[in-house]
Amino acid sequence: MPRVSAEHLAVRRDHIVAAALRCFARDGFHATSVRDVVRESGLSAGAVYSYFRSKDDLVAAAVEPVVEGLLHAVDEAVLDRGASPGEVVGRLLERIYPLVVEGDVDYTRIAVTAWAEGLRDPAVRGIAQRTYGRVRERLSECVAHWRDAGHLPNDTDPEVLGQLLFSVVVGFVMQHALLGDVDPHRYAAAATLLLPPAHGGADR
Amino acid sequence: MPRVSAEHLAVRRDHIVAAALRCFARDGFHATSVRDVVRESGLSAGAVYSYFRSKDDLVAAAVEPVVEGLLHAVDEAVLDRGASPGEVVGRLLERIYPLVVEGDVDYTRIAVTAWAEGLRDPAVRGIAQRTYGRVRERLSECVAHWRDAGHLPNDTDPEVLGQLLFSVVVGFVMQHALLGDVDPHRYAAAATLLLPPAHGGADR
Amino acid sequence: MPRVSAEHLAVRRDHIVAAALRCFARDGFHATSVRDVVRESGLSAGAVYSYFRSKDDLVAAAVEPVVEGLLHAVDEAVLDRGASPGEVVGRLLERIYPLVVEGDVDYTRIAVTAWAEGLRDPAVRGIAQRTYGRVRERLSECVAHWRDAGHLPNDTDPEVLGQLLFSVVVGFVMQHALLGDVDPHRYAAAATLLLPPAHGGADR
Amino acid sequence: MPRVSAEHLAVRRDHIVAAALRCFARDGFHATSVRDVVRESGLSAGAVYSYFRSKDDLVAAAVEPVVEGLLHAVDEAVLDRGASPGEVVGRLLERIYPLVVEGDVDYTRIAVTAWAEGLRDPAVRGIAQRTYGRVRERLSECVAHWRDAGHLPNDTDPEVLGQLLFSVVVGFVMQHALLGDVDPHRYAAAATLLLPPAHGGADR
DNA sequence: TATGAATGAGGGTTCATTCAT
DNA sequence: GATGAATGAACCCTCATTCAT
Repeated sequence: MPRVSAEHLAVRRDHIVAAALRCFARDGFHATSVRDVVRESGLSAGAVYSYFRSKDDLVAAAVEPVVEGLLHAVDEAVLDRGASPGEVVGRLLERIYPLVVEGDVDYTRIAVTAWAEGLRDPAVRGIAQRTYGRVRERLSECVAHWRDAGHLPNDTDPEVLGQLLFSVVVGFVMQHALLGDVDPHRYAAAATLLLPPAHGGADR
Repeated sequence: MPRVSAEHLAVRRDHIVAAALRCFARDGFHATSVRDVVRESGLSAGAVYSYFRSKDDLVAAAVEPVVEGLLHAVDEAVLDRGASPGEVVGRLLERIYPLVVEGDVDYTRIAVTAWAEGLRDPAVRGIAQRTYGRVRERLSECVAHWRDAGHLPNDTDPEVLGQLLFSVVVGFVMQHALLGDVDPHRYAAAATLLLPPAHGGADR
Repeated sequence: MPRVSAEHLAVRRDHIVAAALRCFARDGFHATSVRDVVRESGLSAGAVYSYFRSKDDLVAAAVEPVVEGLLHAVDEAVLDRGASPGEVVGRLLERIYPLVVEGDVDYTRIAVTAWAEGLRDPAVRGIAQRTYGRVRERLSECVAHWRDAGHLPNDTDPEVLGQLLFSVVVGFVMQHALLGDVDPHRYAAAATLLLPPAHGGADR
Repeated sequence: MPRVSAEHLAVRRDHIVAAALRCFARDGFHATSVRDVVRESGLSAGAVYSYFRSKDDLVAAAVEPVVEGLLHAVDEAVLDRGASPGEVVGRLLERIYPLVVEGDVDYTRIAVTAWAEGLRDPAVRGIAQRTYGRVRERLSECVAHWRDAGHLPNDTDPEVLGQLLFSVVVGFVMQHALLGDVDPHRYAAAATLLLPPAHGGADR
């Protein structure tokens, strides 16, 4: 089937990534064998290896869209500069939730496996550090604006609060994946109430 | 009548678990082979298998004390009923941090691997659900008290806020293990400020 | 009526063989994959397989010109019927050396790989047996002439001496390929001294 | 079957090496899979890998006794200092032949595969260079003695003649392995006649 | 009893070869 | 006709686990 279009190649690649994501979400990276992905994709081992140099490559390729999705979501959530940090986090959660559970793949499970993988695999850890670092930066900036708008004390530390707000997202992902009993909308609504406007505050 | 005392057996078992924890914190569950644990423990494969039926058993045994430690810490942190939920979480963080990084094992790494393992191993997931469920209950109770003390609106949902407060702990663990740049004391201090007492007192 | 001329086909074929020889000399037959040859030739897998039914075929095709070169060289070296067998071998060595190391391919390396391949591949073994058998025959004939000229005892066994003289060539090839420290000209000069004319001998 | 004696371990190791030698002599190193050796040994893959770290290790272990045997043989053949170099080579051939074809393994086939392997594998090449280098040294020394005894011209170059005499051995091995038609005793007898004593004695 | 040699299924990966395009 | 994507058997090696000693 040679001399196929570049589009066909991209489609095939995505097909394999999708199959891998199903496997990874089901069993995690380590407990998923390349054979499993091969079976799930309906292709052959050789075909998979012609698109990805190694299992690690496949893992990285599977992780990438997930983190990209998160980055994109946070960029959008942060656009409304007047919103409180809690509102931003709430919006972020609402925004990622459909992405996260859409279709047959629960991306929160992918994320949790990726965290564990990041403990050992420097490449995965690098992706995580870069991406999550950027998400926290956005949230910190948000906190800084909120402080500058007079809703937070002047000595507020945006960096730590960014970490704390990021934890709200991380905790949602972990609880959704592992405990499975978090209602996304109630959770997001609660997050929205964090760091509310100062009562007599500046935002009026 | 056993040749060796029950105490001796328990010591041996703990010795193996300790060796396993060192390996697991270093490499994660999957990348740690039973052989690694055998080597680390200085015992023989047969010895390890006489204390644990399988690797999964060993994993579960290693996970248990970690989550038990958390449970214990939350029980203590929650004792002061007058404290705000944020203060409870802050105290919880301060309390678990020494446990968490004490000695040669970083328990936040164990926790992250355990989460991933819980995605597929029902035993590990069971432990996680039970323990983390109880931690969240304590936090929810704390929220309920705080609400009943007039610091939160009457329609406050303690369950969701418990999940959110739990996220603050989860997020700390994950960021410490994977990103490695969270200052535990600043983070705990920031957490303390969550859900502050209502200014004039009750929710009027 | 073919689309491309037979000559064009032959050129293509030689092009592939040349590429294969470069790979084989570098890595040996087994460690060279068909893919390597495809890459080296700049053609496609299909193209290579349209000229050679299998990798074994390609190996045989690559071996053939090498041994043919040897056969040709011995035919020339043997022309001077008055020369001693040692002189013939010396001339043979001088003659094959430029062929052997000329260009980018060290044919002694090909030869050594081919010997090993001949242990299991009947086609290669056949080529080796036929060609080397003929080389030995020539050398044996040479010995017989030398004996008949009175330089060797009448009970001299030309066959065994042919094997022995052939060994001088084989040993040169092996030492050049594997040990890499034989000076071809000194070696050839030494070979020339083998089986010298009888002192008061018949050839005067 | 643990806690076995060191002797048992050595026996097992030798058993595996013997099985490997049978496979290697039959098919060469590359065409022999570890599976083949496992099958031939009657053990399991894991067992083989508990004695040898890798296939390369097994190859090295199989090559070692062969080259050791050659070294030992040359040391013995060289003992009689009054013998001509040809006699030494003849004796060397007679001495290695039984070793070489004894039992079910034709070691000349192992040697030829090892040569080919040495082209790529530096470890094997190292063994070859060291061993064959020493064999050639012995033969060169022999030539030097012979020259000093007056049987060769004073300007004789022992090094090159050592290479040439070594070729007689190499050529025998190659012809025996690949062409299979060399009579060892006739060949050795012919080798004995090389570099005969000067007729009237010394070179006066 | 405690040992650690042995097992063999399964791990990730590469290969010669084919055939739809 | 030439291409190169696809195949799937086989590659080397590691693993959790067992059981003869």
